[in-house]
Amino acid sequence: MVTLPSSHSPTLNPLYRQVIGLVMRSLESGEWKPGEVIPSETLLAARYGVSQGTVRKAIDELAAEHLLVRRQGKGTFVATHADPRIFSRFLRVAANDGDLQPLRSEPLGCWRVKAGSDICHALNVEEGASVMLVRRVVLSGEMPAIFDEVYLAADFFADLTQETLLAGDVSLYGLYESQFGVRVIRAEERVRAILADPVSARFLQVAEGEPLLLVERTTFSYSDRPVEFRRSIFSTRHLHYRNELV
Amino acid sequence: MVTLPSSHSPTLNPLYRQVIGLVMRSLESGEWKPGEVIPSETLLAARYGVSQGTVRKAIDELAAEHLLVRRQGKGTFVATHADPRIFSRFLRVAANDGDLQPLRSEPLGCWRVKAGSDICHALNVEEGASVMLVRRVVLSGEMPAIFDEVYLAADFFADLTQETLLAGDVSLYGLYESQFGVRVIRAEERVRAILADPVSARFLQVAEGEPLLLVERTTFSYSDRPVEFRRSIFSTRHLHYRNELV
DNA sequence: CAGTGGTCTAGACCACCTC
DNA sequence: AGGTGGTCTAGACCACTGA
Repeated sequence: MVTLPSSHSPTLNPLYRQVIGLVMRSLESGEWKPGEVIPSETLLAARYGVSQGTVRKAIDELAAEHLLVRRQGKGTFVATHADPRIFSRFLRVAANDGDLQPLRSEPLGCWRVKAGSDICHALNVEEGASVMLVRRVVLSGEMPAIFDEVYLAADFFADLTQETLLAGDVSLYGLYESQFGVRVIRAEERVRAILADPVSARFLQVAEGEPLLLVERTTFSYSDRPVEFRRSIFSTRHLHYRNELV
Repeated sequence: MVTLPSSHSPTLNPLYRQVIGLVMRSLESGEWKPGEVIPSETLLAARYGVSQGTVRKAIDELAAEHLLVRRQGKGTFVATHADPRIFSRFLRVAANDGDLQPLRSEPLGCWRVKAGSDICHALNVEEGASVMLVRRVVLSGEMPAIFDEVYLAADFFADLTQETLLAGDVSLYGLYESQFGVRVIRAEERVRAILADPVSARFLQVAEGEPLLLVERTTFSYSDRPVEFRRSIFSTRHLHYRNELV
């Protein structure tokens, strides 16, 4: 470890915080990839020159943030969006009557476009930069349920094509991981009420002027790097946006 | 402790889980009230017959759920809605331009009413039971921002009056604690888009037919006991509903 | 069976707060 | 000075997994 354990040195940062930093570095660098096991607590303790209990506390925090997943008897794993539990944590849509029909993604297109200033700002790229735009409809059963416009920083996702999207799942984040090596860890959402314009009305098969929910989401990877800006629009006739406060 | 520590007995529940249960019981019974200090870790360890480290782990979990708050050098406290940090955790409204004007609550009335079946179901009272209904407008600066209808189980809140509400804060939860001994710990929200009807249009000073956000919230106390059902309606012209996903 | 995470303990020292 | 929570360690044993 960088800092001496206890006797001297006024412990600028707790040891376990430093361990968290080192583990994060290995996650960011791709030394341990999504879905893989990381070394055991004993090994990490030896590697970092701290006690096993200190490593445990560090991993506890990272597991609480859902960056790692512990599995007793097997080891500690890097969280992955291939895991359906993580998918459902990022899906805030629920059916009004309780049972959500299975969702299926239907990509409508994928283009390289010049982004507006709001999107450039959200993605932290310079004004007027070109970005990838993906449009899709999410079907619930056979009915169109959600109309999505997804913007991605072009330097990371330049070779994204509609074919790639067709192969992918409802969640795009598994795709980002497997095809582009980008791991989504966090998102911010802003929800508003709007009236259906001609475009969204057509894709959602609702009347113009119908009230719709607009969910704007900015998605982040490690080090708060923005990955995606997304506008999702849906009618709340059959669905709603759910949230838990604690 | 009920279960023997380790050598025999196949440890049905971990000790620290049992400690969590015991601490929760003291919270529910009101032995330790919101804002008060609870006994030190050392004292609790002696009281429960476990090591200080085990008490620490139990308190760690309860602090993570925001039921307790630790303050180094001072002690561990029962969380309270008098604390503004907790208030902001339960307020998901933010200004579109970033700075939210100070909020002020203006109660419109307080009645005892027969609740519809949806509200009875949410509050877990029998069909047709009478409940308290509070109507209020929340002002942001000088403008009406949010129109609220709050339903409360009448057996707990029977002697609620408009005068009591006038004395209270923007957050009703501090009032529930201090006046009715009910501590809110959790809420579920369902968000939908609607069109302004005559009533909400008048209170929010918007045109009829304007798209509005409807936030339905069910609030719970200890043991998942429902406390409150609330409908909040606001225009997203200047405000939005914010959320963080992790 | 060996290896992993999960629990529990005991003891040391640090950092902060109050008197 | 004496109390509180915060960090760190070392060691023991339990519970689960897979070869």
